[in-house]
Amino acid sequence: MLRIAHLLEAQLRAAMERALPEAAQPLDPQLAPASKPEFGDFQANGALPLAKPLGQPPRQIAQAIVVQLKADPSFAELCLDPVIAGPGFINLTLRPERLCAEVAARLGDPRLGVPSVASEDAPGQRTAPVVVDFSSPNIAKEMHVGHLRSTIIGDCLARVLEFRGHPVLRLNHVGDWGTQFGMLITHLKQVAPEALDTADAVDLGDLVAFYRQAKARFDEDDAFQATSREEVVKLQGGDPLSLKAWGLLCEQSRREFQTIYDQLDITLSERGESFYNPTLQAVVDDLRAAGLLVVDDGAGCVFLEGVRGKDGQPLPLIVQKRDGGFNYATTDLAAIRYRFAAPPAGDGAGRVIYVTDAGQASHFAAVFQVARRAGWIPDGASVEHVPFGLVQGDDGKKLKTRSGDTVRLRDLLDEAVQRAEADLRRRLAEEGRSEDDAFIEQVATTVGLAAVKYADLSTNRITNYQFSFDRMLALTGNTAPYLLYAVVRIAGIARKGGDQVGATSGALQFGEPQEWALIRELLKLDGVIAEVETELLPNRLCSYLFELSQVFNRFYDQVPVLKADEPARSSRLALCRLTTGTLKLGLGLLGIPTLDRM
RNA sequence: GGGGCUGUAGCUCAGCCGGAUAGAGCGACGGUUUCCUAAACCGUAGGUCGUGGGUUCGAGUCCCGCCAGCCCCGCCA
Repeated sequence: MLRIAHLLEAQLRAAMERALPEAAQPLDPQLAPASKPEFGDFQANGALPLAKPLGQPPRQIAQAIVVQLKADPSFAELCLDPVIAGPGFINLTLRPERLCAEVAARLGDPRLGVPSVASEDAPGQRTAPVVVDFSSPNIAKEMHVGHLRSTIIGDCLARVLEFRGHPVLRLNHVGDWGTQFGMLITHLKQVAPEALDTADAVDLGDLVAFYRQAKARFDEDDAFQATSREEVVKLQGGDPLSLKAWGLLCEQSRREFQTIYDQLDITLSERGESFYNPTLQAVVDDLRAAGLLVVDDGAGCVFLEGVRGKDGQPLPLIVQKRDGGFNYATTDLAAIRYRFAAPPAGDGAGRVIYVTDAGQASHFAAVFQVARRAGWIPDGASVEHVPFGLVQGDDGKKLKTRSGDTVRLRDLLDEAVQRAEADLRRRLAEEGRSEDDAFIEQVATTVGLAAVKYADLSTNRITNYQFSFDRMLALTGNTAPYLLYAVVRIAGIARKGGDQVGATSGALQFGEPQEWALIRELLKLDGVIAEVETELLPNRLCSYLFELSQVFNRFYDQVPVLKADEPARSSRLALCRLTTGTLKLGLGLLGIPTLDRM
């Protein structure tokens, strides 16, 4: 429907120019989707703001525009007669045959009418890659609920961008470098030296415990702190023993992370902080050469523009610590520099997206500002922080286990699947159905993981997100099970209707309002995807899929498909096919696979 | 102290470039099954959009003040 909207907008603008030659340019028709179904498909609000400058009543202006519109034969081909409503809105309704033609076109299009950038503006020309930086757990720690949102949201955004045809670099900026390793290695040397030269000498759970101990010592023991800092310097300087220990720890964590990514069907390229180590000094040197670096109290700083502290002094971004070491700001700057730099010395990215919690907003704002002033962000390129809120429990506080620990991601996912299985078994017993264990496991896994992903993606990411197994696994409402069930219903029709569902029928013919409602919903897909691509808000896609499921369920409930006579039967089957295609595509972009039965 | 985010129905949340009478879902209440999976559908009730100003033909949306909650603010990420 985007293509039609663009056509209409051009027609409207031309009509306005003809109707109102005395009006100031440029004229904006203010074309928008109709706010209610009874208003048609689109509304143009452009007459309203012209009332005052032109000194005419807005309805009169609208009338003049409508006269010109109706004189345009290409408009008349597209729409029924426009209707002026309210204070001066122009309501537009597409001709049914145009809607049918759109449906027919999509039935034969594997992309369902969503264009790919590869075929859009510059055919043949390679578009610059988009970097999506997400997940980013820390080595020697387990993935916990804090990584959930970044991982799920980042994967979804990457999928949408990939589907739109962008080359996407899914980068896992793991915490595999820096002070924490100094602490951990120093501590292990004293309490479990075998962990530093033997693979898997201690398991990850122990490593996590050691990490906690190391952190505690670091915070209160000055001598330990000093040794740890020396250890970091040795590591960053390439000391073989330190490097070996570091490699073992990383490998062990990596395998642990991978089981979670496999479970969630998430692809990531690991490129941790350590990758940028060789370029950190150059980053600082470049900043110095650019005249941005100021040594203050022994630390290398870049003072920020527009950010002031208590006493009105500019706040610094510290890029080199007093002891000569580098910190996360240095690494983040090195990453930006590399990602935008031309290949082979960089990624040549045109857009870089950071999916991290909202608490890091000021950090990224500072880093982006410094990178910009250093000239590392090319003209036309964009760097965006995609923030998200905290995961909270039912009590509205940060999600914790009953004993007050952070929730491990694997435990959380397992519990979702277990609850889905228990619910399924209960339902099967109630309905007297019997299914084998393989089916039950398959359904429970799909439903459980889908519920976790969908619950996260379906709320606006900026606000905090209240985690609730009961709500996300509910069979009704805006949940994954509700959407999956719509797909299952269509699969049921396909089973009963044989290969009819797959066949493209002849002329499509529709008459029922439920059919038209479904068609209008189906045709919104391309616009929704375009919106997610620019706004980076997966919940827009979720809302769309939920509304589509609702409209479909109404259709399913009120309009017979298999029992209908031709040509209604074939036309309705075609709608079912397009609906299931749209739902599967949309859910797929959320990282959610579908089922034929549940 | 400075900065950021949030505040919309009992609960969880949408609300796009400022547009028509502010929307869903859950929960509550009432209905629907000879029929493609009722994990569904239909209906009713429920609102001072935190608050006070301002801009505008028009404000949940933009600007300013205030209140509340959360988060960040020199060598952790």
